[in-house]
Amino acid sequence: MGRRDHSDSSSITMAATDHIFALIDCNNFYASCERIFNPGLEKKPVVVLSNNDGCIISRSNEAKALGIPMGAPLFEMQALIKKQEVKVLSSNYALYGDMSQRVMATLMEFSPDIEIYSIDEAFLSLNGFEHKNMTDYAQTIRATVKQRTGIPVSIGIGATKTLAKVANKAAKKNSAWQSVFDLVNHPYVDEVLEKMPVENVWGIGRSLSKTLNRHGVLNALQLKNLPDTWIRKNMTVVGHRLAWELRGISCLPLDMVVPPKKGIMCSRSFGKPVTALEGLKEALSNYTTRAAEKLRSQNSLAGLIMVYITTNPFNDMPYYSNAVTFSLPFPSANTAVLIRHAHQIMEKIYKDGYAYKKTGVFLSGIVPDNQMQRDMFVKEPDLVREKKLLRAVDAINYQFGSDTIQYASSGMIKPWRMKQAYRSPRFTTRWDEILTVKI
DNA sequence: TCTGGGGTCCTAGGACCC
DNA sequence: TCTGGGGTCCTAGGACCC
Repeated sequence: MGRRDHSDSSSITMAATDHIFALIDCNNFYASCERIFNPGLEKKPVVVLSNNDGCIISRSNEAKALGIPMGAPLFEMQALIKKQEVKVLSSNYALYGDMSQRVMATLMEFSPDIEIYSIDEAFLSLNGFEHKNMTDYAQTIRATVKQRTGIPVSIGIGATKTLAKVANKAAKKNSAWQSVFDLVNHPYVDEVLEKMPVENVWGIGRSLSKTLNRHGVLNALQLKNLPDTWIRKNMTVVGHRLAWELRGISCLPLDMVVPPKKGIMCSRSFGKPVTALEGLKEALSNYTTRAAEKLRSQNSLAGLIMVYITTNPFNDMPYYSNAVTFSLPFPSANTAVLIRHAHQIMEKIYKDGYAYKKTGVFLSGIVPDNQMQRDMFVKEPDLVREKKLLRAVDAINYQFGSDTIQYASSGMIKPWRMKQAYRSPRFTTRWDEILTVKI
């Protein structure tokens, strides 16, 4: 997300001048959001689960201290959770999305140049603020976010985005720094890099760290000092950029405008397996509706639609998965059209006799909805009317809650719906679930 | 018997991120 | 019993063209 699209992918574009980047990162974001509305969670181990209550995807510091790993399946942790009285919550994305917007709105007051990198992270450019004490300024940002939203953040400052990431990790690690670390005005950058394991560097994943370790590269400083030729050969242009960033040469600019998505995915695991074609089509209708909404919200049309189904890959039942892509006669953002094609694909890939765990739809071949390719051999629908209708439906669903108006093929009972046994109320986005205070 | 080479476009798959 | 979802970028290799 948020990466620059280099026209020549094998080249490295360097920044002309010195930069100051700050990376602001919400601490244990989902767990922190839950705490704000439920003070009973304060100082207690808290974990938030993935969709369908499958894995642990956010942990409070207390939960981390108990040794609960990121991404652990819930059932593997049940004994520990019970013994240590860990508080467990299903994920509540309506709440997290809304809290994220509040945090980002606050950050924007501290610099006009901001890149919202993910739901819980943003880069700020602090160019032009050189006259200020960076650490003090960052502490002010931190205090303001905390006061307005209740969310604790950590801030790392560096000459490149990658160094700001390094600084952010350092800020979290050493409590003496009070969640702020400035690597621009730090005399011993190399010492900090030397203490950072290479697998913790932004952009170094499992595979690359294995290769690097094999060549004796264990920390970020060693990576920084590798010969360019070796890096280019073994780590492609991505690794090359990364090493330069560690050397303080900015190659990853701040992306302030959000480019439209090139692909839109919507998929969910089922609460319980689905065997019948009708159930799969019903779930698929719902997911296609969501995907089409996302498509319209960025004023795009999709030219390709892919549908896939899969059984559970983890158990030893007979496994089956399949996916088929279909090229639409002309690009569309019309939910009804997309559902019709999605269903046709589903009928093709469905095989009787399997217990399906998941289905999903992926829309790609994205084009802006105002410069659609005209195909003179295909009869076009009345696009203006269609757009008006869809906008009206979107507006109603936005105001009164999604699925206020829904397609009949989406079903009413939805027995396949994902598990959310521990979900907190949508405090900030639903009037009927707003927080009440008893006096 | 001899059997080119270079360019572009597209796709699948891998790797990474949060 | 129980294992998330949604993105981006890069490269290699095949198809196709001249």
